[in-house]
Amino acid sequence: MSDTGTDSTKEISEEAHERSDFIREIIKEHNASGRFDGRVHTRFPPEPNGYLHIGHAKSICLNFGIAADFGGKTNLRFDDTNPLKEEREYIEAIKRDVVWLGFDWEDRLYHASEYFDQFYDFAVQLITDGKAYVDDLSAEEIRQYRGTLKAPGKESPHRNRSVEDNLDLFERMRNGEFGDGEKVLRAKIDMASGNINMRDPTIYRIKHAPHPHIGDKWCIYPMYDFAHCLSDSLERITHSICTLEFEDHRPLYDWYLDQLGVFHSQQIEFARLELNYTIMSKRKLLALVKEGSVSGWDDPRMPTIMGLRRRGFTPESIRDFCDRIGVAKRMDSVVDIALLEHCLREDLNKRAPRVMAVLNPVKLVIDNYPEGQVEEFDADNNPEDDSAGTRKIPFTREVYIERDDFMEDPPKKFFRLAPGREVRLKHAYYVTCTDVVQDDAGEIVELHCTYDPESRGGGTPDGRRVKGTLQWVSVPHAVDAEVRLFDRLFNKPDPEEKGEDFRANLNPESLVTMTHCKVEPSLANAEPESRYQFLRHGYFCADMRDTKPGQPVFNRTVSLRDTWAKMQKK
RNA sequence: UGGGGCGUCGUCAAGCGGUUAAGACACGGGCCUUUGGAGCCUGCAUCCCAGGUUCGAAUCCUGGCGCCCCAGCCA
Repeated sequence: MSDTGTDSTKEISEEAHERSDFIREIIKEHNASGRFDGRVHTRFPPEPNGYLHIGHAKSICLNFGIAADFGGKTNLRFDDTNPLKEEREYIEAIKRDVVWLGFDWEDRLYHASEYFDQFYDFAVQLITDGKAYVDDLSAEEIRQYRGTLKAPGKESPHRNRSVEDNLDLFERMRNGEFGDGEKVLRAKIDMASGNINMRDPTIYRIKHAPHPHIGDKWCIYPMYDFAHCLSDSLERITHSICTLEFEDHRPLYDWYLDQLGVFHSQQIEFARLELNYTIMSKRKLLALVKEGSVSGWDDPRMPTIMGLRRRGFTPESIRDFCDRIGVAKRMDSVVDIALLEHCLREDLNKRAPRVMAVLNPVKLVIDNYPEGQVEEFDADNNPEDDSAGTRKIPFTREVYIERDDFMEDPPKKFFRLAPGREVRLKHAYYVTCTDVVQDDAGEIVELHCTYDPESRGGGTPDGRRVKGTLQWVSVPHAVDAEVRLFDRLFNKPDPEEKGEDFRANLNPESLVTMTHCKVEPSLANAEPESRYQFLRHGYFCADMRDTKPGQPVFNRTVSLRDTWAKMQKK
């Protein structure tokens, strides 16, 4: 087998992997036609009203990734036009998540709220041009006047106020002369449009509320459609990438920019990410938090960036996942979470140091091993990476092994320990089970075996093979640990299948806490967020909040693929 | 005839008139293995339907069918 083959193969495949999707195609066309003079400038525009989730990661990777591909730039812009829903706390959390994911907006951090003066002027311009008017109708009346999906709306009685009156009224709105909801500024477009967004959409509404970013300077706030296109324009964004629900808003996006005669960004819509076995709606995730179904936004079962991080995901694996799912316009597509898990395992396999941990211990006594003797074995830290080196692990007469690794009456394909059966203790010796000690209830309390001194290091001169290899931890050296086994949050691919309430499909076994697990001594002071592969179990991450020196707490990030478990299911 | 969008393997997704219809995940078979991990080999779609254009169509045209989004002073 050639050791040099892998590297060159990898280089070739990485070069061959040139992303192509309909958005990049559009950009190439723009570059060819010179529409933006070859410039590519994107933005990631979160509203600071909640935490980022894996769906946002797709958008972040797309926006930053496209800019990087075309030698362009990406802005981070907070779309903070609704002070009632937004909080400062979210701003910092979002920034932290974007950085953690590995992206850099450099000096281009913006807030839509910092453009409010300019937005106001643009609104005045619209009024002056006779393209916007102040309406006195109530929210309810406006809704009624809007018509329905199939029937056209009707014009507001205030639609044809004079420019002077509109200007005066709008200024008075700004000055706080009216209460919330008393008046709005509306665009004068077409109440009969088939596109409801064009039926005289609201531009400004009155909200006597301080803004988390700019304080109490304003009591009128612009709507998304007005603010977003103009923010893009002011920042000279070339490609304004958003999700499919905004496709219907594009005519309005274009209308504002055209009427105002300002720089015209191109809005492009793509399908947001949906994943099976989870939910992505901020509102529903919030419900899980509030109802105590999870411990918080950073619960390791949450699809939030902070949840994934705490679970032990690497930013690299998330970026890889976002690359692999592609970008398209099929709104009802659902990505298999198995792909996310695959990306994770692939990344962790290459970099996570291997350690031995016994989650559900049973004591194994090696009767012919000298009492009080301690041997140290060299263990490779990562068979996938020689540079990871080795470490010493202590071995003694008594070790813990996994309870599941012994069966008194094993089925045919069980390769592990059983009476009279010989297995290898990883890195150490071959042992043969000689006795089983049970308590009155029949519970196994201790196993006995003999070892073969010739098999030191895990192989024998006679070359005989054993079918099973078990991980173990020396009893006197074992460190107690708490281990949290996480599984999918929901037990159905679609938690809302046939209109069911997602709460009904929560997986009751999504968290199983194991205490008194035994881990090797090197893990006693595991650094928060450090990741490991627990041999034969899976990938684990020291909990960033709860792990303490000498009292480690580990989260299972993802289990190893388990073909044995798969065979058992058959 | 409200408006908009989408229909290619179980899933995501390439394909842009001539390809054996990419690739990945999942799944199946085998090899290998001091992790039943990893790795390696291998199997796995004729493109929503029906007509039409063409020497030739997943790709073009026509007509159906299906699914999704939109009636916040939310984003």
